[in-house]
Amino acid sequence: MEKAHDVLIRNLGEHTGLAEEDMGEIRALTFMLRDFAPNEDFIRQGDEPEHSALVVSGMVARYHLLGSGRRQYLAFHLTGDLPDAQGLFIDQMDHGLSALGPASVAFIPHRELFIAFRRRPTFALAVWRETLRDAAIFREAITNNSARPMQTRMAHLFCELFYRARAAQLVRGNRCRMPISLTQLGETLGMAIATVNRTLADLRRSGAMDLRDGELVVLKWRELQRLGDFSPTYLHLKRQSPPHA
Amino acid sequence: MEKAHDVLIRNLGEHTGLAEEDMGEIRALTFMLRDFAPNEDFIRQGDEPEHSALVVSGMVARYHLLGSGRRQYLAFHLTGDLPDAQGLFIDQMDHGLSALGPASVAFIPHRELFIAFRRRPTFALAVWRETLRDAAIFREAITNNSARPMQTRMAHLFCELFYRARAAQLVRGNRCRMPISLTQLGETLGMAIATVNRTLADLRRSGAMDLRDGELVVLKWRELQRLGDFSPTYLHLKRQSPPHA
DNA sequence: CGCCTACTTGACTTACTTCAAAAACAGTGG
DNA sequence: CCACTGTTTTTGAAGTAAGTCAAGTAGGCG
Repeated sequence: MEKAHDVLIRNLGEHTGLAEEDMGEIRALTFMLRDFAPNEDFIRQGDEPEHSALVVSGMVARYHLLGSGRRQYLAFHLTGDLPDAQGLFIDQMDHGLSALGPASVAFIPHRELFIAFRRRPTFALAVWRETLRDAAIFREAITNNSARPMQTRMAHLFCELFYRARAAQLVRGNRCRMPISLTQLGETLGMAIATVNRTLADLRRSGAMDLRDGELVVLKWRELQRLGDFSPTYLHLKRQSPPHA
Repeated sequence: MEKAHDVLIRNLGEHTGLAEEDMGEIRALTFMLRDFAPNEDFIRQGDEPEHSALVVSGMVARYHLLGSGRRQYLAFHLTGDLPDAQGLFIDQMDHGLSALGPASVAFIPHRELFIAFRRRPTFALAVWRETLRDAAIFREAITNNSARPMQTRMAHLFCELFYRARAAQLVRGNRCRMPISLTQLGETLGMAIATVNRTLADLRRSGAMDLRDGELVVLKWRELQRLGDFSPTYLHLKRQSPPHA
């Protein structure tokens, strides 16, 4: 299946200029495709994976499990993302990965990746950059969850996801798939589920966005961006035109 | 000055086996040493640095500045850390760096690093790993600030800093330098300064630790670790004996 | 000594959590 | 097609932890 390789090339190309040779190297990689049901775990805290995952379709989440049993979501990943690239160099997983909605994920043997890195250092640098962008997103999440009021916090999350979805060409018109429950939203943003619901209701009432049937609809991008104190520089993507009004 | 190069070798050696050739390559790098006063900024949000910083002594902080003017600290760095390694591949800084107490920092030209990477790929991998460990620390901070109650949150931060200080051989007996104000603690943990003070008072009263005169004293490590729900696996350091009782 | 900053403490307020129950919805099997 | 079950969402009411505000103390420095 050619498409799986291309989503990776598209995503890395978002921040790194890839030569034809790099793309060839990527296309030669072995991809083992697997489909997952909503909320199915596929890498657990403590695992020592031998493969890197690539999101081919759907959404994938990374999360911590706490002593108290609470779950904390750390990041969400879209088509083209390598949600556990760090597994290449960090032996033991300090967090787990699961599918959010239904998702299909390609697994690439570390061994093959190392060989490809040796042959095409630019490819290695692209993946390195990818892990650095990841870290920038984590930093923003620290700030979001620590320093912003609830409404801003939630708006910011939706801004980020919508913006990234657009870059991944997953936005049609003004909407994209977003199969996330209120509980999960709470475990992402650090708020109680009742607050999640009320805050979301406020955002809907503002007319800037809606979240319904597992779909995010952005009605007034500029307004949502304002509400979320969102500025996309930290995503370090090639400039793209802002999402309409 | 030989010492500056050695702290980097020591730190990278904490997670990556370096060959003599790697060390030689590191020792050949140009280090421009600069001293900073407490709270002095040395890289700002928006900068496009041409050098990588290495903490030679003292503590260095990374922070976001928000639209509201609020400051959010993201991470603290100790002797041997490369607090802006990501600047090698991400052009524009999405956060700033400042000295916490008095600190001395070595600046290494990106150009030289790239050349060294080319010559000794293991060195590049060591730095890559370093950025990945960084990301693991960010992830933990998301969880800490989002999912843990105030007291646990604060205890966890001190556990992490003490543990890392020990790895960096900055702990003498049961204490290490920690030149951080209550305001900064609040801007790290996402709490109001009054709460910081009261929470810290609770921790002192527990007898597990103290913070005084810019020094962290750990009196009962196991107890502090319990209070902070702290488990050091996410730091991905070589196993070290736990800090005494 | 006096000024400035950092820390401490108290009283008040409020935003968020918790608890509880109802309503909407999705899936299953008759 | 509809009843039955379980899950997710919605709403309300009550309690509380943490924020805000304000004042006072202590420490560091010219």
